[in-house]
Amino acid sequence: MTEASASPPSSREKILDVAEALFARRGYAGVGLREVAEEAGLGKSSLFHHFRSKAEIYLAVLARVLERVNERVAPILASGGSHLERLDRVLDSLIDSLAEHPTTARLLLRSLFEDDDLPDTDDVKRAAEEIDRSLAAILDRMLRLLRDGIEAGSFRPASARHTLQTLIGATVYHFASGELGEALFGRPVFSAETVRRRKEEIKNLVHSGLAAAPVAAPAGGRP
Amino acid sequence: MTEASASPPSSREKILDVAEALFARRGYAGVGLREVAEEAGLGKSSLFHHFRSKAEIYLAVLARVLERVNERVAPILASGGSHLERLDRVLDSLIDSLAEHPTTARLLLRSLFEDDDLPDTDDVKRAAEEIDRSLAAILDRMLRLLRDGIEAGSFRPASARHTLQTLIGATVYHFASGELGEALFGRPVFSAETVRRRKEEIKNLVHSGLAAAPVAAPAGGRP
DNA sequence: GTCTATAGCTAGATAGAC
DNA sequence: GTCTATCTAGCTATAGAC
Repeated sequence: MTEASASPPSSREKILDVAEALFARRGYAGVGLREVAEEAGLGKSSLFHHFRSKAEIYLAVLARVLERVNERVAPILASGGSHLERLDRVLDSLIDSLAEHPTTARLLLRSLFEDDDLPDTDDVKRAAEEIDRSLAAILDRMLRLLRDGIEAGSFRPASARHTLQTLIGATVYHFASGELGEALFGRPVFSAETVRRRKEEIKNLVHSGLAAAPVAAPAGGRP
Repeated sequence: MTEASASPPSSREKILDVAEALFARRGYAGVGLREVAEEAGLGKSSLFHHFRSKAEIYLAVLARVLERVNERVAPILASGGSHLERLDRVLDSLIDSLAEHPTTARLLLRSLFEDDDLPDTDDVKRAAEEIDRSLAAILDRMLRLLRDGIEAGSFRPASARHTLQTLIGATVYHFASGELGEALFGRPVFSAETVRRRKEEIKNLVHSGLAAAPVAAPAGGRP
């Protein structure tokens, strides 16, 4: 769980890598262990030496993904600066984290949908709750930033919860949009240029909204 | 396809209703036709009298969902009023349409992910392209509204594409967030109160952003 | 238009040799 | 720790009686 190893990937890690890619592409039910084993260069039965069940593999993948995101975002949430500065940096780091591993956004979104697929054993329920807690911790810290900012008057009075939902949608959905996003931008949403622009656009929207500055202002003219 | 019938549901409609609920909950690969047949009150083989394959059922469900959304949103996109007014009304109608059928948001999001699951026959590819066109038509009209508004100076200079992605995320993701959304708001995201508030919050964010109005700033200072 | 029966396959998981 | 062999159960889809 805690090793930041640089050693050659263990079978366990190899399995998780392969499973992560497949689960992101086709979801829990859409992936067969035969395929996982093949791409990992193992026999199907060998998977069961490292994990007790398919569900355990899936949950291990999810836990790893969440930890990756948390590693990036948590230090920023705990850092200093004004509320708006911190929010900007959180958005940047979240976007970086979603852009770096193209599987992340899809897995996170899918995890919201796919609870029903998992078997109802105690092991699985415990692991799933662990993941829920991990996700809730991240979201709680983001909520607190929003609430604090609103209370301090740095942010407009707004529902912190709704704002959080909007920010999740603006980041996670965007990087999960795959072919649709690619069709829209004419290049993958993970391309450096699109990622850079995404950060800019989200921050602009968060800062100023979409409506043009109220006219009387002489400074805010059109390009 | 075109009948707005009030007659008792045909077997075909019954199948689509049941399949829509199941596909939304567990995705294409996660649903078996046995379960669809059972809940529709039919034998499994009877499904194949109405549809040629599982994929055809799935695509018929998707097409129906898209048509439902389009029915609501298209007239508004074609209506008059300022760009900002039209955008507000489009968001309202999109949210109404997502709130009315709790399956819609999940099916739409899933449809972005689940291309890979479908078999590669010509029939399926044609039906899938038809759905892509239908979705692209809606998005194109929204893109045009954004572009026109930007060009006319009604909206702040921004990337129409990125803004569209943000709006999709803010609406579709929100109503697909299920248990997470419910945990966040303390009630289902489909509850009347949450829906009403969602419209308000999104429109506020779109109008003004999140940052507090620059205090006593002598008009026009760049945020 | 619905049914029973079944074909042909793949799934997740286990047993036990090496 | 990996393998082959196998189990049971599920799947999509078809054939053909009623």
